Amino acid sequence: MHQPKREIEPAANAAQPVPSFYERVYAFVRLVPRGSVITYGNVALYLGSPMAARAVGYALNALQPGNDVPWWRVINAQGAIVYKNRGTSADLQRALLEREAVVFDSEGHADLGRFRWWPPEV
DNA sequence: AAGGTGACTGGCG
DNA sequence: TCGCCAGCCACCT
Repeated sequence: MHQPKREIEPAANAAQPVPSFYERVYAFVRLVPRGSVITYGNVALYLGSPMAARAVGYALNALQPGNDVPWWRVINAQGAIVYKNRGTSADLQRALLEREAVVFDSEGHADLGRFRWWPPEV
């Protein structure tokens, strides 16, 4: 009516700022249980933007060391760890997953049918 | 404010 | 099967 747009703009000192796409990615990834994996595409799907898989990877790339997000549980749709432009973090990712009993075959693929996690139904 | 970038994907040759 | 391409998105200059 008199207010065409009701922006949810957090005050500078707001206790709960509006979560950005990044924050929503992190919040979702925190739900993935130990020993399971999820794909970039699935994260995007559950965030309401099925085509934003790329942006999910972008978000994980922005994580700072010391975060509490289990980023290593996110792999690609082929069940493989993405090595492109990542230095040694990709090797670390594989090590962390194997430590959680996730198995990779000789071609570096994990069996999604076996390790993929799906969020509980609403 | 428009264009560039990238831890993605699915389709096609 | 494998590699290449264009499409798609959120962020950053």
